[in-house]
Amino acid sequence: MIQTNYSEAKKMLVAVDCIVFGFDQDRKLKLLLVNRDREPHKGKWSLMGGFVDPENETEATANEVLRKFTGLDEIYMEQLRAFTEVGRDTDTERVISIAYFALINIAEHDKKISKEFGAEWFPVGEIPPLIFDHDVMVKEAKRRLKVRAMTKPIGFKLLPKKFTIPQLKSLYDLILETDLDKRNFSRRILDMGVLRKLDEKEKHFSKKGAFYYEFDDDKYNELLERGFNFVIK
Amino acid sequence: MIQTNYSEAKKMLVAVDCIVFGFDQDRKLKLLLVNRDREPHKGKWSLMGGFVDPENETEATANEVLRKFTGLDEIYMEQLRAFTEVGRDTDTERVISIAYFALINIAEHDKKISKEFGAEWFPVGEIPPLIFDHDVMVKEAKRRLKVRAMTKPIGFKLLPKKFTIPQLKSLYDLILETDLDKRNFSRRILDMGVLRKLDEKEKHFSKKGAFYYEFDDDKYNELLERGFNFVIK
DNA sequence: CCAAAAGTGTTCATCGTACACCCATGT
DNA sequence: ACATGGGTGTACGATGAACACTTTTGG
Repeated sequence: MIQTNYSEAKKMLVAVDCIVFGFDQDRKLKLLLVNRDREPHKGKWSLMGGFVDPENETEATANEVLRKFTGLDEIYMEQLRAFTEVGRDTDTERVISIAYFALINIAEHDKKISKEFGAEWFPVGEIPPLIFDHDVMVKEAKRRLKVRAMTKPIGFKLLPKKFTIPQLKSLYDLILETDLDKRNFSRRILDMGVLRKLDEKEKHFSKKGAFYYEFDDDKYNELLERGFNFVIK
Repeated sequence: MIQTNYSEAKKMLVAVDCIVFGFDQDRKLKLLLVNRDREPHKGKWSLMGGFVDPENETEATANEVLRKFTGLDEIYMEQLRAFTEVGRDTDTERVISIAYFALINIAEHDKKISKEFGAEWFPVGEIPPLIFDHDVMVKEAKRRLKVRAMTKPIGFKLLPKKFTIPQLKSLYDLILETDLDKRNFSRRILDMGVLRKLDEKEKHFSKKGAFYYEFDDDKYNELLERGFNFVIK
């Protein structure tokens, strides 16, 4: 029988967990994990998370979690979904978790990541076993990232303000798990007209150097209003 | 400060709400709402929902809610997301709600819908104001339905086993809020090879009558394995 | 016989895809 | 000088979009 009565309904714990993606200087797509400093599963790898206080917003809680482990504010974040299975957490407590997936730009912020909490970047292909249902969360987050990257310009959230086309292509290859044709890729992205070319070149990764570009938010929003759709595949 | 301690974390109420879509004999896309029989907001329209007991799965709870109001089991359902805003429910209690969106086939099951609970179908264009944040849920569910309908054959969940092409096109027009070209539409869908044509005709809606078709799950799954993608736009 | 909905093909433009060579430079 | 990654153009096939007339039959 369904309970619809406030006074008779029973409460439970609510947590948030954050699936944090980053993109390297070495052009690797990575996931940020923490080494648990408490039981249960002390010493194992896990997503970063924490309990939601009834007085706080879940988004605010997720943001706090991110700040605690990365020192960063204003990170791109969206809710994945609620993970609710009975017994997904400890055996003794019912804990539902609301998973958020977040994109951060390692290049500009790497320094800030709090080593003190055992946070560490893992290439998405080399993720260790995680506690609870965190592997499911990661799997779903990877799928979501793929879908989003194909239809919204969120790839740029993972890149520094200035980036090169080859860098962007590597990122898309990793997210989409393909190997796009570089000629077709750069034509498509440049033809959209949402990138601004700079005079400056990136000279660390290659000898010839590659031109820097910036994402042009104003142009993008202008195009959006005219019914433009960002699509990469 | 983030709470990571089980014994110090505070609990809250967790509910489910169901956004139920149906498709009429009259080719109208509809939403199933209930008239609240209790405070707060007694007498107003709302999604159907209920509290989750810590011992029950949220999916099971959502299924029970659906059974209670429709008499139906085995309904297509997927989680939309968690709605968590502080104050989204009553002022006094923190209640987070996990929203599920469900597709049911009115044609075959209409009789079963429990009138006794005040459940009623509303055309998606004529939805009354809803309590709490239920309108947001509906809005997001409509968007989700659109996305899903474009890329997965879930439209068929809304139709009886036997349906006609014009019926299917009406459904897609309503979901996608377009007016597709009927020649292009039927070619696209028939060329996929996932519909089985029957000898029988539907004779109520038009004088000429339209041939019935059935969705061929086996064929669809076979195609899926060969890398086929269902796409309608 | 007429109104209302079903059914059916072709053409054209666009877009996606495949593909290979030269360039710049640090070592 | 050579190795490494950056940059660029073309041709072809596939796909999507536009478009109008005939058929059936209940009333």
